[in-house]
Amino acid sequence: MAFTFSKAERLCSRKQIDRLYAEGHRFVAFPFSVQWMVVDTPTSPCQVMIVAPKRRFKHAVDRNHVRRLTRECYRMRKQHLYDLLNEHGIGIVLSLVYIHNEITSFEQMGHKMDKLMAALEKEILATL
RNA sequence: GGCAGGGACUGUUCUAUCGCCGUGUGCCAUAGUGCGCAGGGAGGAAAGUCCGGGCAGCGCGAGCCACCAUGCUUCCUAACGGGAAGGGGCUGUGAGGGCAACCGAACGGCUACAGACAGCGCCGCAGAAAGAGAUACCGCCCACUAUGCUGCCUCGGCAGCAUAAGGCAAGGGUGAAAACGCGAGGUAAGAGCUCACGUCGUGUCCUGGCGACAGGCACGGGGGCAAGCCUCAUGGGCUGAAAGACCAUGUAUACCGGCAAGCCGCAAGGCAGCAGGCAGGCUCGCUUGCAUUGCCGGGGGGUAGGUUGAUAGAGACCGUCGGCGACGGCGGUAGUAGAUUGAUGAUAGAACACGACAGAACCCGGCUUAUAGGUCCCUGCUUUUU
RNA sequence: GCCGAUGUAACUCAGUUGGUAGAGUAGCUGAUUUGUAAUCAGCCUGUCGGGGGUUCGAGUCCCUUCAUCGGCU
Repeated sequence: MAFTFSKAERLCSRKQIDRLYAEGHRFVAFPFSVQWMVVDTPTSPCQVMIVAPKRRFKHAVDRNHVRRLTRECYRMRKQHLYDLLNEHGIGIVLSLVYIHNEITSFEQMGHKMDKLMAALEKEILATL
């Protein structure tokens, strides 16, 4: 059981980001807009990027807060997704865009993240 | 004591667990985005990007025009449109002086405050007139010229009243502003027409002050607006770290460098043309180079990376000396965030005032704006006590 | 991070040298029509994004602030 969140688990390549937004599968699990796609040469089972739009949160402090909350929720719940991906021997890239206009609490976001993970795993299994 | 406003300082703390980014160090191992250990990790505004610099690139330097900015003085500063001290102006209370106009001690507040005697322009409506020593609506005056009436009367004049031409700008009226204000003289009535005082401006003048300026003396007659054009003085080249430098991978052709080819001369060199030429235009000087082709050499563009720029600085704190102060000199102390899709978080517990405004991205100095609570100071109002 | 532009009526926009803020669309009332649309006549709507300053007077000039939009790898 690893709760780490190292550089390899984050999506940094500009090229991959452009490809993800051009070709990735997209669905909404409120308060997030999720976009994901399967990649050939993964550095990690899943590379994720978290987005807090400037349009919805004017202050940098609020954007940082939303991003950190999201990251913590994802970090505590990612293991089940990793097991699934390793089982099928694939890797994905993933983008989480926060599309709510208000900041939610850590507890509420945890519930939302559970639902998001369930929906994501269901979609992955459906495409296989 | 309470309330409101303003200014200065401060800007939650501790423990555990799971994570993130650098630094040092040890182990495995000769590799790695590995595992340990130690220690560090957002602000007073990190913000707005409004100014000033450092730094880097663009062949260089000088000058003129254009453009932009600033604008009382002296000082501080690397520099500034910032700051300190001072001067002037406006203004509130207003001792007191003066017939009045007005001046004005003392205590406050505000102040982008060069030039309106270089020139141009504007001043709607209203008003006669908005800047030409112009003009006259109501009004004032009959001294001079003329006429009418009445009275006196030596029958030619005199006096009174009114009017025309004419004189005047005191008063009224308009307006934000009306051609200096006020008192006296003067006059037919009046007017800086004359005088005193006041106000404003000017001066190769005198005194004091580094200076802005103040106080005298002499002269003048004058509306306001320069955050309208403008004049004067001073300063400014432009572009910004997404600037720029380097490395590895890697290969078609752009690109760059060297050599050869205008004229004169044995040569040194000179002449002519073209181009680059502080990024708005022009001039001068210096400097570099030559269209095209051939040969030789280098390695650019594009793609995706890494290193650097890049964190020790006009720095902070303490003491002391100088200065009214901004600030400066000397001595000492501790030790410093550095990411690059972008690190400081989450959970649980404890304390209290129950945590405001708010998150570094090359670095500094200011300004402006936001700010809960706490401490101190100032101002106003109110209440209680003496 | 850097640079630039724009805020005026419910909407889209004008507003030269500072001098009573306008146009079109929309809305409302009336006329016309059996009724509606179209047409005609009339009416309504502004803290000129906010605050301060210059001026007798500011949408316009100056300072500051807020919001929105765009460009640069």
